[in-house]
Amino acid sequence: MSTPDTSIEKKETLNFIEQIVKDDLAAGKNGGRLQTRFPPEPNGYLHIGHAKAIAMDFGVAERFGGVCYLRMDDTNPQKEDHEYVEAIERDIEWLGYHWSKVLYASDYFQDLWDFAVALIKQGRAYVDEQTSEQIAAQKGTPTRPGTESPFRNRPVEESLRLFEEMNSGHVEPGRMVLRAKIDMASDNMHFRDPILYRVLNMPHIRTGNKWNAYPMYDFTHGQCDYLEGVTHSICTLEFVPHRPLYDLFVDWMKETRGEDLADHRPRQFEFNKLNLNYTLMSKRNLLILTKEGVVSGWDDPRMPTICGIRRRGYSPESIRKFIDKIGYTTFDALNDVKLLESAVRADLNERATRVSAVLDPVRLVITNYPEGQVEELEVQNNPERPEEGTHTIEFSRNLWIERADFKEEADKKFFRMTPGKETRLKGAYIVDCTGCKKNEQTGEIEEVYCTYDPTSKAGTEGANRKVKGTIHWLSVDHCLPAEVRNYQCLWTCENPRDAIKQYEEEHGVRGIDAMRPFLNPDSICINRNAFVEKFLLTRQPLDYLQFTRTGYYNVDPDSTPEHLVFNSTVSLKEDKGK
RNA sequence: UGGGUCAUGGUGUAAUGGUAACACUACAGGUUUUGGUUCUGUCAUUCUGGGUUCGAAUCCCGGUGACCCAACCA
Repeated sequence: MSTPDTSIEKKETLNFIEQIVKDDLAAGKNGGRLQTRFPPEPNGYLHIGHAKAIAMDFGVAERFGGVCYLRMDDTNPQKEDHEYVEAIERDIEWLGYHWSKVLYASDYFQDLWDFAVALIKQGRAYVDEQTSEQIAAQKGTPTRPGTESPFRNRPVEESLRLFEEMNSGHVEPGRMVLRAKIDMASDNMHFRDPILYRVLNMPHIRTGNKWNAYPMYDFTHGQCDYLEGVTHSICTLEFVPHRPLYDLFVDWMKETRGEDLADHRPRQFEFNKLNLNYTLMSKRNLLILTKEGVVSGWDDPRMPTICGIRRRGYSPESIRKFIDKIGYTTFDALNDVKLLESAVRADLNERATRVSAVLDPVRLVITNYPEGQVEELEVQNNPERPEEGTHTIEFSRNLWIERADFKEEADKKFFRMTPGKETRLKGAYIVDCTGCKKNEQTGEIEEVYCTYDPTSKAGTEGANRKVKGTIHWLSVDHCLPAEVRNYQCLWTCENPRDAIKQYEEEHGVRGIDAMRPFLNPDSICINRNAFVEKFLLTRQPLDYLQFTRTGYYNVDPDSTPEHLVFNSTVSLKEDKGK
């Protein structure tokens, strides 16, 4: 199959981070080097919000001739797993980005340990033996300064000895932590003697049983950036208050290691993270949805995860296009999913193979078409791209059409099939509707009748007359049954995150119980009465399709020739008359 | 009532002291063998009050509103 040219068109304006990078490069900062990193924690699946960060981290490096490493931020073995490492790599590749190296924060555990020991010796860190409750109580509040720990000024040797013990495996988690000695009265809460190391006594996915005490995020990230040679450490806005601490630890590390090259220093920049209306993004909440069975898994097509979106039928190009459109700023935006849908429609319009599928069938009999006659008609795979060729579809006397495409009595806004009016059967003939048969009890329409104009075959001269309505169809004896899963938003409210939080506060419940009131009961609708054309047997899992006049669909990975399964990606845009 | 960040149409982004632009949505219409696509048109005195300036979305001051920070998470 040929691939449409969907390469991202070059943007004319730079976002504020690209501008900084460009200026830094022009000024010869960092010795003219550009290095970024994408640092996910392997504790869950990537979602579309990560795609925005990926597009920034890899994108800026690509654009300005730098490098971008993938660095797993694996400092908390309680939550991390190989499963996630593999999924993260798979998803980044699917999005079309390439890392020059995969690194792990745990690669630097020894450096961080040595650095921590040095800080203790310098009197800049101490082991605190208070409980977490005591430490929290002493932290103060944003409006009230904290108080100093009674262990703050303990002898260096004592801290050194206890720090070693923390890593021995014989100290109970929670018994003691290593803290930096900074300022318990700082306006920045992160400066109130932050915790550097905690005891977990737990094997790590990479380092096994080597370590029992593990470094915290703030004591890891900047130093890893520094040791790796990252020049621009780009992250989201919630890390703005961490930046002074990031800089402080980098300074301390430079000083301790005696490396005072002014150029050799990473700097942190922050952009707004992706918020989408009718979408819940946080990993914690997505985990609840999978655990509670609200969705079938991380790759449920309703999930905002990369794997969910992929299974739903989105193309990587459409996601990149969307991210390109929403841009990067420092404004806390709530983006409209309609922009994402428009991006996927634009992309799929270019690449999706057009096929016929009847989702709610009613029988149409062409009374003047000979019984037993079958014609093989040629239909275009994609009218937007004639070079994609054609495929054949059988036509006969008995067809399936959509129930909604026939009305016994129609107003003038309805221009599909109705008695006494001509309708075009797409790619076949023009027909004249003659009537229908109804169930005597229920009044339900059981069959629709029409006659065809044999001179109006598609592609011939006789087809060239104006017919207002065109409908799709399938030959009853030549189509296949299929399961079609139709999806809608998982949430009924624009901002589920806030709605859930508010519900938690008002009703004193948490987790799934606070989510249930906002879940859309119609988010999945499984249709087992659908029919599709035989041509679909040739399609592969995840292939992009358009069910003509209905929407974009793709082949679910569970689909087999014996049991065809399709997922709705997004509907076609609809004009109101319908 | 502390600190940090932010504010441009319904949504998001641009305009780097000089005519407020673009995309999406919505609405109206043309084309069309998909009520799709495509094409045309319509929709803002830039949160507010003052100041600086020949000139302010942009710079300064005061309001107002929103978000982030008090995890041994990242």
